[in-house]
Amino acid sequence: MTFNAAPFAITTPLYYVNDLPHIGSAYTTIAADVVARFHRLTGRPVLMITGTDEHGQKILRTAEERGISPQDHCDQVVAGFESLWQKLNIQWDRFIRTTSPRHEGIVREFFQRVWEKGDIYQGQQQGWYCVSCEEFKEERDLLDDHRCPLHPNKTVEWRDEQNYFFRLSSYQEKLEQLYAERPDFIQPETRRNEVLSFVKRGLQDFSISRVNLDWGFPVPTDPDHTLYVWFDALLGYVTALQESGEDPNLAEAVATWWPINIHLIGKDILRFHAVYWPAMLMSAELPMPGRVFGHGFLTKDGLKMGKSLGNTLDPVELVDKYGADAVRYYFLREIEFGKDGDFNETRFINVLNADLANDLGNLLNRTIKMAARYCGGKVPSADPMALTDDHRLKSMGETLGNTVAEAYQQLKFSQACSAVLALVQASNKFLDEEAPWSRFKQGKQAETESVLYAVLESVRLAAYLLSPVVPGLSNEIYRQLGYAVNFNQRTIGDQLSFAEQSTWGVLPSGQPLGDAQPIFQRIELPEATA
RNA sequence: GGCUCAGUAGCUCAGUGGUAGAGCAGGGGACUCAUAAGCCCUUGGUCGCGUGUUCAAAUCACGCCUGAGCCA
Repeated sequence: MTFNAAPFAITTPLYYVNDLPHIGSAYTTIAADVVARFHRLTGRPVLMITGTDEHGQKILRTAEERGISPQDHCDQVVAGFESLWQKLNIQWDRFIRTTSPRHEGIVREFFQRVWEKGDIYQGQQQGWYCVSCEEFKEERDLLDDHRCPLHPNKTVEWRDEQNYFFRLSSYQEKLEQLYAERPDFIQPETRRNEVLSFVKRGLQDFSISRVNLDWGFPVPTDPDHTLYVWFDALLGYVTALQESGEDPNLAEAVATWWPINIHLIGKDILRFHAVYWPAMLMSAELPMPGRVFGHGFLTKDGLKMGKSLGNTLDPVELVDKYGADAVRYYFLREIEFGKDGDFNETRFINVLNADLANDLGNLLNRTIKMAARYCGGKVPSADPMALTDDHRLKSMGETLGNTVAEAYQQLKFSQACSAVLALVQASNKFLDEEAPWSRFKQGKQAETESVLYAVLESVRLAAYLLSPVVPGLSNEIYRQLGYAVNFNQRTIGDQLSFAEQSTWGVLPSGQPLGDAQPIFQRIELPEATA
C-alpha cells in the first residue's frame, strides 16, 4: 500500500464564541481529529486546524449582557473550547482566534488583493437585519412582529446603511465550472445539489462590512466600516497556516499547507464555504481547497436539540461521564457521516457495551489470560507466513487495512469501524471453534499457540486500525500486547507505520505480554423510569 | 409556494425488478478461556398509504401522507 506523502491540512469551522461549545461542534471536531490521526499514521505531514470566530455584533451584545468586555467574554468561552477538546483527546495543531493581531494582518492583505482586483465596492443596503444570524432577511421570511424564523425570540432590526460589497456575481460562471470539473468538491451529494441549485438561480453580491459596529477589524480603505464576520472568519483558515510567532504574511501563509485538503463543516454553513469562500479565493487568485464536506445534525431521542426545548446534550457532561473513547466511538460508528444522527443514551450504552466491552475488550482479555496461562505470558510462537491463505483470520486481516484506509479517506467512519468489528467478531467465533483451552488440556501446545497467536494478532490489527477513533483503547491494547508506544504521539506513523502495521502477521512471537486488564468496563443501563 | 432527500423488524440501517436481510435489543440452548462476556439457535416486518406498469414491485410510474432540508 502506498500513500500520498504531500502535506495534508484539515479544518473544523472556527466556532462562534457566542456560547460554550455544544455537541455539534464536538462532533465535527472529533471527525476532523480522526481524519488527521489517520493521515498521521500513514506518515503524511498533517496540520489540523480548529479555532474560534470572535467578532460581530452578537458577541458584543452577549458580552454587554454579561457585563464584561467582549475580549474577556471571548477569552472565557475559548477556554471552554480548549478544555473540551482536551477532554475529547483532540490533537489540534493550530488553534486560530479571529481576534488575534496576526489575523488582522492576513485579513488586510487579503482585502487589499481583492480590492485591487476591483471586486469590492461601496453600496447601500436596506432591510431587516437579524443580529443573531448576522444577516439581512427578506420581509416575507419573517414571523409575526418581525421575528427571525431562526431566532424566534429575537426581533430583527431595520437597517439602512452603506456597506461594502463583494462582487460575487462576477464569479457565477467560474464557480459553476469548478463544481462541474470537480464533482467531489462538495460532499455529500445532497449538499452538492443544494449548492448547485442555489448558484443556478443567480448569485448576488454580498455585503462584507457593517457600520456602527466596533467589535471587528476596520475596513482597510474606510475605517468607519467594520468587516462583516464571514469575510473575516473564513480567512482564519489562512492565518492558521502560519506559526503563531511569525509575522503575518499572505504569501508565506499559503506556502506550505495551502490549499487546505478538507474543510469539515456542519451543513448550516455550507453556503459560506462552498460558494462565498471559493469566490473570495478566486478573486485573490489562490488555489481551491480540496473538498468541503457538510455533515449532518445531531438530534437527541429523535428531537431537535435546543435551549427552548431544554433538551440539549452537554458534551462536557457526556465526556466526563463516559470518557473520550466512548463518545468518539459512538458518534462515528453509529451515525453515517453526512447524514443526520441521533443520540439516545440507551442506544449509546448498548453500542459501547456490545462493541467495545463485549466484542473487542473481552476478546483481548480472554486471549491475553489464556496466553498468560498457556504460553508463559509471551506472544505465542507461530509463523504467520506458514498459515494457509484460507486461514479465517489471516485471510480477513490481509485485506482489512486497505478497506479501512479507503473508508477513512472517504470519511466513511462508520464503515471503517464496522469492517474492523467484523474481524473482532470473527476472532471470537474462531476462538470458540478452535477451543484452545481444550487443545491445551490435550497437550496440543503448538496448535494452542497457533490459535492464540492468530487471535492476538487480529486484536492488534483491530486496535491499530481503530486508533484514529479510540486512541486510548488502542494504547491499552498495545500495552497489553507488550508494546511501549503511544498513539497520542504525533510521530506515531514513524514508529508504527501504516504500511507495516495495517497488515496481518506482524506481532512478534515471544514478545512479553502485559498484564490483562479490561480495557473498557461495561456500562450499567440506568433503571428504566416509567 | 418551488425544489431536494428520507419513510423496510422495538432501535440503527443494508437491500433498486425475481422466495424480505444485518447489527443491537428480546427469548432459548450448549460450552467454560473471558468483563454474567463469547458461540449456536430463535421471536419479530401487508418494506408510509393508494392506484397503475409487469408473468413478477421494497425496487419502476403517478398521486397522497409524514419527517428533514434548501430557496441569500
